[in-house]
Amino acid sequence: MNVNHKAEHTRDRILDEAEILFARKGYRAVSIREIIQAAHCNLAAVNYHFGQKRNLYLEVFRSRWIPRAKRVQKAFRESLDRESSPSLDTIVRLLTEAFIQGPLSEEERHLHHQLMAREQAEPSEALELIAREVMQPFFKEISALFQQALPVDVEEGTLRLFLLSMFSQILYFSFARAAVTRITGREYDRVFKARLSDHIVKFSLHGLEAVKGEKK
Amino acid sequence: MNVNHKAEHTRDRILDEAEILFARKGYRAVSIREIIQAAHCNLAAVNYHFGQKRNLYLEVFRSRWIPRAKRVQKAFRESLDRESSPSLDTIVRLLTEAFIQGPLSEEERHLHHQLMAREQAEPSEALELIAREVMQPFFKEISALFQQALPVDVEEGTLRLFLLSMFSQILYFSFARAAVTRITGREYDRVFKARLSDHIVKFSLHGLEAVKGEKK
DNA sequence: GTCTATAGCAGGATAGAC
DNA sequence: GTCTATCCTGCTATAGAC
Repeated sequence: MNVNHKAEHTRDRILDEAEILFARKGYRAVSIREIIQAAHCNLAAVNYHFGQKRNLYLEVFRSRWIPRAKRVQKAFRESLDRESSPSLDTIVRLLTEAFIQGPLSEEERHLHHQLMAREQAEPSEALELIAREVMQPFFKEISALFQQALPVDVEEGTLRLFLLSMFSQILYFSFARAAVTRITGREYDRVFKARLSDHIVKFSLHGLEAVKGEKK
Repeated sequence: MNVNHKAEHTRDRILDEAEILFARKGYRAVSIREIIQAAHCNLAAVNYHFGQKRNLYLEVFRSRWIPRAKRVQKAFRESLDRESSPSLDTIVRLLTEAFIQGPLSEEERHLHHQLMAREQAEPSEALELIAREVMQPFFKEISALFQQALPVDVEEGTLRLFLLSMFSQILYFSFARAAVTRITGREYDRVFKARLSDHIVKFSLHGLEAVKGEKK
């Protein structure tokens, strides 16, 4: 994946390659041997740096996944700051764009969402970690943002469900590419991805109308 | 899981327990030894009946997953037939209800969606199978149904994306329970599940407005 | 900090008795 | 059709040289 392996430390190469493999195949399906082969280092190096396989997995989340998630959040905040007085529509659009275009490269984003989907489907200590450090604070923040921008007072639970529906689409169209391609007959090229982004924004914006209709 | 193990044949018990375990932990994470322990039979029985582990996995989809999916579809069709001239709203509602209430028991549905989510996240021959036998025909069918009921001519691709957005929510709220609970603070009790169903229908119905706005 | 070598165990699969 | 016993591969983890 990374061209200049020699420049990095072994520890970093292991983390990079481990993340790619864990995302693609899941924790159990990836052997340490597979990782060290990709990272061009020795079997013992993993145990030297991380003690055991499980810690390597958690460290991937601590030192790779969480910082990346924070970059996405930051990009969203910055794009929002550029608007003078953002409408609800703008908030939804910028939020979607941060997550499906945003600051990440195509591969990074796919990897990121794959890991996320895996942890949500089969929660482990890693979900514990990212829920506490990333998801809960961010949901709190954007939930407040929506409350502020909404013309009516909406019950917090209703708003949360709306946000989850938004994210479920973002996540789904990212992790279930193969199935989406089968159903739509479309490859994930530039044109289709733009269309997807557009679709999610539109669908969510209309969904927001349902929320507005539910006053507290 | 099943109370009356003795009544079934070993082959069936293996399939039942294998499905539960594959859904919960994924193919690789489940050992044959684990399955036979749950099925109260011998190690060699698996290889006798299915040749190898991989075939057992595929057979779970062939003889358990696909028939179950068809039961859900059938339930949807029957509930639709009970309506004299179903509106779009009714179609969306019945579709959602078939998938998140429908004919399956709570455990069965969870299991079903977990397996589905796993295959969509990490496609194998099993996705090949269920795409061909279940997903594609069903999408074709309901797509035609929507086209018929829509007041305007909508482009097929737009409609497919709408349907995928609907299903992404159904799937997400089913497989990502732990994360949803963390974000909403709600357990999946009777009240919350009714609310979820209601939410998905409302959200999707509003999303449908976005589709209507996009004439061909 | 990185390596080789190896312990120790769990996994899939098979042979052959009943 | 179901069992016990066993093979063999591939895994995690560690010991100890450099």
